[in-house]
Amino acid sequence: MSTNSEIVSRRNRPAKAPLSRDVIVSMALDILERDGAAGLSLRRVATALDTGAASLYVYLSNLDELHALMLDAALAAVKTTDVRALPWRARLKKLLASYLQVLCDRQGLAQLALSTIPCGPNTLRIWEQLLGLLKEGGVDGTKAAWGVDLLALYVTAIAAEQSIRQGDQALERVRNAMSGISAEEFPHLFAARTTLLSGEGEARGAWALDIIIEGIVSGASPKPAKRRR
Amino acid sequence: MSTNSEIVSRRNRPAKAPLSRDVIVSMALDILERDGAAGLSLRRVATALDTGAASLYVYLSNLDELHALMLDAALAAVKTTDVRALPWRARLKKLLASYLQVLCDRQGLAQLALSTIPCGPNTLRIWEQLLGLLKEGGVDGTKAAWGVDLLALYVTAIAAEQSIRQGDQALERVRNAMSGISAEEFPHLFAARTTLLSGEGEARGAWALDIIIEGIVSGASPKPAKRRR
DNA sequence: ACCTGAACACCGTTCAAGT
DNA sequence: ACCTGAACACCGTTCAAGT
Repeated sequence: MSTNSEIVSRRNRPAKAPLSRDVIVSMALDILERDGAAGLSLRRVATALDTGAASLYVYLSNLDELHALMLDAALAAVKTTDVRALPWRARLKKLLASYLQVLCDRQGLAQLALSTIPCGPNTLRIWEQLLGLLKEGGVDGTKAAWGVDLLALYVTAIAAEQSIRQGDQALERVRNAMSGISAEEFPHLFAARTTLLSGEGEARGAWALDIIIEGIVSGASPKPAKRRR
Repeated sequence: MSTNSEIVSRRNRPAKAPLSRDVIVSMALDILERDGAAGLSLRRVATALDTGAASLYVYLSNLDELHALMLDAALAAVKTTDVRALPWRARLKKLLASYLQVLCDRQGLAQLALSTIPCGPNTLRIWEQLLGLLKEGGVDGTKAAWGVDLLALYVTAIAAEQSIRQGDQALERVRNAMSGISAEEFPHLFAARTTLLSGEGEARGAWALDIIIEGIVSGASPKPAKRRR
């Protein structure tokens, strides 16, 4: 509850800002933004805070925990549109679009999200919203729980894929492999090669989200039995 | 085409097996299987091959390339059921189930798949199969290309999630966070907490795949226009 | 052409010692 | 309680030198 960010009322600040979880996390996010996932390390965060790496272990138990804290802190930017005027489906799409946006905006954040299961306050808030929106749409129980999991997983996955697609030399390899395929050996692949390579990340992501949402709402329930009638 | 695996007909083998891309990749997969993703490194692979890390750079340009080669080599185990007797949808599900199985079976492989876009022969073969099966189901063009992408992405994501869920202390954190939530602040989350935590990975994955397949087959096309009638 | 040792510039984490 | 320097056990990659 108390976020430990009490004001240091000392007149003569010790020139070095006092350490805290929050300071470490936000500095780490700054570094991630500037240098990407490859440039993030405990040592660099420590150096940027003008201290040694060992000092961070007072506030963190390890690097994984820092990752989880960073992710949750970044997810504070996800907008939970409370506009009751819009129908639930539109609000659900807006929420997921914002979620995706946040993960894509900060360089390297998507990569982080893949290797961590976040469970901080912001993550919980998003999950709660998703569950509520699905319930408004008549989905609850196991279906809603699994649906939220599926939606969150997919948003993370698509963000990560797009972050890999841009930048690295990985795409160049794919392009090479695709241009080298023969029409006889891989007829379908050959025919689809242009479409497969076309980016259009945004439209693609929206299309896929629509399909998943529609499937959760109108698709079959997970457990066939379990009816109580 | 020629896989460079010519037989060394020397009578006196040099006691040290000659290096080659294949030898390096299969040793790396062995190490991944035994020690997991955290235990895999170029240096360890080199040591296991009784040489120095520098020697590997004759066959690999960097670690990323090794990852891509490992992934594609592992995907050789994906079974492409050619049984024409089964309807296309059943074959599609079997193929995806096998894909998922392979990624889940080898410890750490799923993690690998997330950070690499594979484009080796086995990957191409799977893509070709997927495209063919979707076409049998009446899906082609942009919808099929994006569909294959979505299916492959999702299989990878669910495999990775399950590999994170088991083992690490991440799950323990989630469990803690979930048990600490208040029914007033997060009513939906509180009601769903048991279902959300329940593993049941297999059933969950199958359910989600069904939804995605159904959505691709019967859902809207990506580009609204482009009809030729 | 292929392999090697040594070096370079990094990592995360621990621990005794300081304040 | 908090911070620190130094150490430990690792990384990927490069490069001059060997065969």
